[in-house]
Amino acid sequence: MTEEEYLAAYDPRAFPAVAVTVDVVALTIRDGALHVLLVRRGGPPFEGAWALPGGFVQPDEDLRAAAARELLEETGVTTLGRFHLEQLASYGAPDRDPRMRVVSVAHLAFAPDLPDPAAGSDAREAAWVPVDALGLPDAAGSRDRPVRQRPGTSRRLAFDHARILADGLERARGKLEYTPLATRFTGPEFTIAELRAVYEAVWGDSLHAGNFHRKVLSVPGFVESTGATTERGGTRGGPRSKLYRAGDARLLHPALLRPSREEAVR
Amino acid sequence: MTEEEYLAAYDPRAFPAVAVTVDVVALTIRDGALHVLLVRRGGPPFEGAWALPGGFVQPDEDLRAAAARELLEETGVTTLGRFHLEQLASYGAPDRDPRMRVVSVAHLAFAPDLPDPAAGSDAREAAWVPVDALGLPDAAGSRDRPVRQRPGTSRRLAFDHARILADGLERARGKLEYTPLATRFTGPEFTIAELRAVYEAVWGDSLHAGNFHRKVLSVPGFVESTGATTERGGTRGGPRSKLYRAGDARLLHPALLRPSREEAVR
DNA sequence: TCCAGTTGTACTCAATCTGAGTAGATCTCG
DNA sequence: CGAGATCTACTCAGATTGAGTACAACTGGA
Repeated sequence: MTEEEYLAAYDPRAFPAVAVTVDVVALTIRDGALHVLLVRRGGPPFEGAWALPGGFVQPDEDLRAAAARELLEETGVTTLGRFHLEQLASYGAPDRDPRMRVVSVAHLAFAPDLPDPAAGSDAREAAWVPVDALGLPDAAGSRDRPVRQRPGTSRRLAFDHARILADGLERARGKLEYTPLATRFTGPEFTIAELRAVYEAVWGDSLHAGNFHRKVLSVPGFVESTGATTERGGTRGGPRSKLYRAGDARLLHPALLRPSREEAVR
Repeated sequence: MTEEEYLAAYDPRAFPAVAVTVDVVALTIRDGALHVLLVRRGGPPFEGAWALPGGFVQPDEDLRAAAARELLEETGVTTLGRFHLEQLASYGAPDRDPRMRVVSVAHLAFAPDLPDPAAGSDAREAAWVPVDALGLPDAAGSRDRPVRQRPGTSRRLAFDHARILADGLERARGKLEYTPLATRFTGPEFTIAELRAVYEAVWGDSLHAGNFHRKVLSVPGFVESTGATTERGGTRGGPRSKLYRAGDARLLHPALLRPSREEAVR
C-alpha cells in the first residue's frame, strides 16, 4: 500500500478515477407522519425521478460540511440550528451510477417541521414526501440485497437511494431507542404527547400513553420541565399539557425499547 | 447537481481529485486480551509508524470486497470464513493525508484467534497488537474531536487511525450488546466461560459468571448446545464445561447490556 | 494420593422494570 | 351543556436484574 500511495502522490492519475459525493436522508415529521426530503432530478440518468439531495464533496470540504451544505441548500434554511446530522454509511457498488465510479457518503438528518422549500431558490424541485408513499419494505433487510420499492409506487427513487433511505430509516428507529434525538423533531418546547407522536411516527407503532409518560420522565436528563403548559388543550379535547425541553443527556439510560422486535430477530 | 453530474460524465477531470481507500479495524482476542491487526508503514508519510491495514479500492471492486481483500492479505487467511466484516464509517477530513485528498471507508472485522501473519508474505510487517498498549482514551468521545494517544505510548498510529480504531472499539462494544457476534471471536464450539471472556475483553469489565450464564442461555437463538463437554476442566481447576455453538439469532432479544454506562451518558 | 483452591452450573431472593389497566380532572367540539 | 378525548397519576402482576449461596467436578502442587 505505502509504495503505491507514495508513488501515486506524484501522479494523481495513477488513482482509479472515483468521485465522492454526499447524500442526505433528511427526516421530519408532518401531520404525525414521517417525511423525507427529496429532490426531482433535472437530467439523466433517472431524469424526472426523485432522489435524495446530495452532490459532490468540494476539494477542501469536510464530509460533514458537504452534507450540511446540501441539507441547508435544499431546505432553504441558513444554519444547522436544531438539526441533527450524522454520518450514515457509504455506498460504493461499482455500478451504482451508470456514468462512472461514484462513492457516496450518506448522512442522516433529523429536522423539526419546516416550511416547504422555496421552489424558486434552485432549478431543482424539492419536497418533503411521506415515507409511506415510497413503498419501502418494512424491514431494512440484509445490507447486501437490493431494496425494491413496492410495485405501483408512484415515486421511484434514483440510483440506490431506496436502499440508502431504508438504511437511514432503520438507523433512525434505532437511534430513538437509546438517544434523546426524538427531541430534534420537535420545537424547542414540546409536550410528552408530541414526543410520543415522534416515536409513533418513526417506529410506525402506537405506544401506551401512560407507560411512555412514566418512562420518559424517569430517564435522567431526557427532558426537563419548563414549568409552563400549553395554551390550549388538544385539538380533540383534553387538559392542557405540561411543556418540556430537551435535557442534557446524550444517551438514554435505560433505553426506550421499541415493542415487538421478536420478528426481526432471526 | 444533476447538471454538473451530467456534464462531468463527459469530463472526469471536472471532479475534484479524490482517492478512495478502505481501512480495516480487525479485532481478535488473544490470551484474554483484545488485539488489533496493525501493519508497519514502509514509506513516508509516517514511515515506520503502525497503521491499520488498508489500501485503494480497485476500479471494479465493491467497498466490502476491497476491505475483505485487505483483511485476508494481511492475516494470511484465504477465505472470510468465520470472520465478521461490516462497514464502520468514512473519514474524509481534507488534511487527513498530507499528500492528497483521501476518503477512507473504514471497516470493522471480528476474527477468531489466528496465528501470526506470515512475515514473508509481504514487504510489510503485520502483527496483532494488544489494544491496551496503544494508550487510547477509554471512551471514544465526540466524533469531531481528535483522538490523542496517551503520552509515552510506544506505538503511535499513522494518520487519523487512532480515531478510527477508537470508533471501531466503541462500535464493537455496542455490537456485543445486541448481536450474537461475540461468537465470531471464538472457535465453532465454545464454552459459556469462553464467551464470557470475549465480553470481558471487549468491554474491559468483569462480569458476574452466574448471571451471564443464565442470560446467555435465556436469549433465544444465541447459543445452542452441542451435547458435548470439554475434554478437561479449566487450567486452574473446575469441572468440565458444556460446549455450545452459535445459534440462528441475528439479534439478541433481550440484549445483554454492559454494566455502568451511567458515566458516559451526559 | 490428598488437599486447597478454582470453576461451571444451578439456585434463591429482593429490588427494579415492564405492560396493561383504572381513574379522575380537564378540556374541545357540537 | 354533554359526549368524548386526553393528560397525568396510580395500581398490580409478571418478568428481569444484580447479588449472593451452594455444591459437585476438576487441576495442580504438596
